[in-house]
Amino acid sequence: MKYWLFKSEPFKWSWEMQKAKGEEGEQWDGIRNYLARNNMREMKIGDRGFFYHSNEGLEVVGIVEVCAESHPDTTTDDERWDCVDIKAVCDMPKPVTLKAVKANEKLSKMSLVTSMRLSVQPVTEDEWIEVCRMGGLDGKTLKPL
DNA sequence: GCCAACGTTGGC
DNA sequence: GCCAACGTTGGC
Repeated sequence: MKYWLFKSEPFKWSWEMQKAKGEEGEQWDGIRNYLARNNMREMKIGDRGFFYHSNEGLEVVGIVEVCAESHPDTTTDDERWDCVDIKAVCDMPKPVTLKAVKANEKLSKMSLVTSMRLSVQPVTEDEWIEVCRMGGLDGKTLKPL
């Protein structure tokens, strides 16, 4: 299983809106960046990701799961752009702020720090476990600590 | 609201 | 295929 991070501006698409979609999930559309798209093309059903609020909040607020692999983005006729569907899995008991991530030596190589503007990022297993721990979750079972 | 970082576009 | 101009993102 691989791990990812999805960024969204809460006033465009918030964690609350994502959760309201429930099991059905929602396509992660609107991505117009090749690197981000390529990351999505690598995703498999069951991969997990962080849901991060940018601009407002600046924190990881929840855990999502990929529920449909890469397919054409229905919001554009441009065939270059694909996207996956994701569904909400659970809240982060304690949201993990960008500040906290930056302050953590173990996360100094995380894309969130090094590639700040990339909207869909890969996360290593070590980073996944560490961020979950900071947020009060067991990264393997996703049960509260 | 500002501005730095960085991705994309388009002329050559 | 290079690179300057431009647009967008996102932290502050």
